[in-house]
Amino acid sequence: MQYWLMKSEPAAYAWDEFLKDKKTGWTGVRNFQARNNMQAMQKGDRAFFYHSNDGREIVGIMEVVKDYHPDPTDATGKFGMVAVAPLKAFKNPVTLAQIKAHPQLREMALIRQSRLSVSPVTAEEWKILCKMGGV
DNA sequence: GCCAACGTTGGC
DNA sequence: GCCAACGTTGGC
Repeated sequence: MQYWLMKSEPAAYAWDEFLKDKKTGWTGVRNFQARNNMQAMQKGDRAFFYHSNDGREIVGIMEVVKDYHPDPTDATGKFGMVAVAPLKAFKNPVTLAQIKAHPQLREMALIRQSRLSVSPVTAEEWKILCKMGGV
């Protein structure tokens, strides 16, 4: 199993909305690196849901429920999407500041490439973050 | 194939 | 609201 982190601006799509939907298609990615990461995802992989811009914190865990497939909102046909479902909310959301302050998390792709909206997370990082999140 | 101009993301 | 980082576009 592999681990990931996916960003969403809460103004565009927030965790609460996601909980209500029970499942969502991760549309709108228009960056090749982010796309490649989604292509590498497999059903059953886990991903953090991160609120970018407004919030700047990891708020919960989701599961990949459908492998990479075409994104109907992309007219060029170059980009695809995965489908994800909420798994568990963090008891204590983990803020970007906390992540930056943690010596073992400082090297995360999230930190090194702040603009990348879909990034890999190592098993070790995953474990630490779950603990910090209280799950 | 290089690089300047431009647009977007996202932290502060 | 500003700006740094960085991806993309298009002229040459």
